[in-house]
Amino acid sequence: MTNTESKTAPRRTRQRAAVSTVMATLDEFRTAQEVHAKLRDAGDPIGLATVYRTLAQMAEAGEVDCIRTPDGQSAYRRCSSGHHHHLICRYCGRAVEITPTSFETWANQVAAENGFTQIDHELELYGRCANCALAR
Amino acid sequence: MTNTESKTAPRRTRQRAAVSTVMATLDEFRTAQEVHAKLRDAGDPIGLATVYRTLAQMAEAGEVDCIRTPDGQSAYRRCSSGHHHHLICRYCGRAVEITPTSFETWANQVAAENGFTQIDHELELYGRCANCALAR
DNA sequence: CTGTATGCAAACATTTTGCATAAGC
DNA sequence: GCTTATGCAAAATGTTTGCATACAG
Repeated sequence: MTNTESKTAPRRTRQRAAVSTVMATLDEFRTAQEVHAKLRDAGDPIGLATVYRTLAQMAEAGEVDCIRTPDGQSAYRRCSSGHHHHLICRYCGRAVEITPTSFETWANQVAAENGFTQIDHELELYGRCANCALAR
Repeated sequence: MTNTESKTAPRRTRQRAAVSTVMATLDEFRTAQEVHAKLRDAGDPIGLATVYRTLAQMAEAGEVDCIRTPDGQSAYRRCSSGHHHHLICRYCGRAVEITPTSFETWANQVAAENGFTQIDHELELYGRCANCALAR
């Protein structure tokens, strides 16, 4: 109360820890449903809604990345570090993490030219990966 | 049975023409729902399902590109268009149109490094415009 | 006339939300 | 004990599908 800006750290619960652990061990993007199934299989009872809520919060907190699979599901993967973007294959959905170096520079320059500050951006690249190029 | 590979051209219907026309005039990605609303507003009665079906077919035929929006909707845009991007003020919503020149180069280079072809991108810049910087 | 495209509504799949209960702090 | 997190199920979304009808070829 009183303070609109106060942010309390999420409570340490078994479920949250479980999701964190699973995400920490995964290198690939996984949907909320897959994470949920994995936890259930591991004998870790958890509600689907809780997985959704937890993953959304982790994404908000920048602990995991969130993309959309070609068939419209949300997929999450732990963040390697800092701010980055993805190069996504529109055929198989494979995503490559890319580090925007020159891009950040370009963005800031364009912003400055237009008198903008506090720049943030949303960027995704879509294309056809080498594998899918062969398949066709 | 005849030919498994035979593909009949879709019939010329008012609805299909309408969707085609709308897509031809748009430079930005639009969701099926937006396209549907736009047609309805233009006094062109069409069913939502038809819009979905038509856009899916157009995407299949390579007439439009399909991506997923961050909130999970399918968005379509006609292929290869001289599109542009926006620099959007998150306070007042003012949008400045920007032309990605060096950015395109950068994107293509990154893509090539990762073995990707047929590159397309989704980019929006958000910030605080000069006006809103003063106001605060 | 024959068969495909449409419209509507119901079916679907995924994600979100309301509310009572359990648990952290 | 006061509050937040959880679980369940219902609701909300966005999309697809079944089927009768309209219409292009």
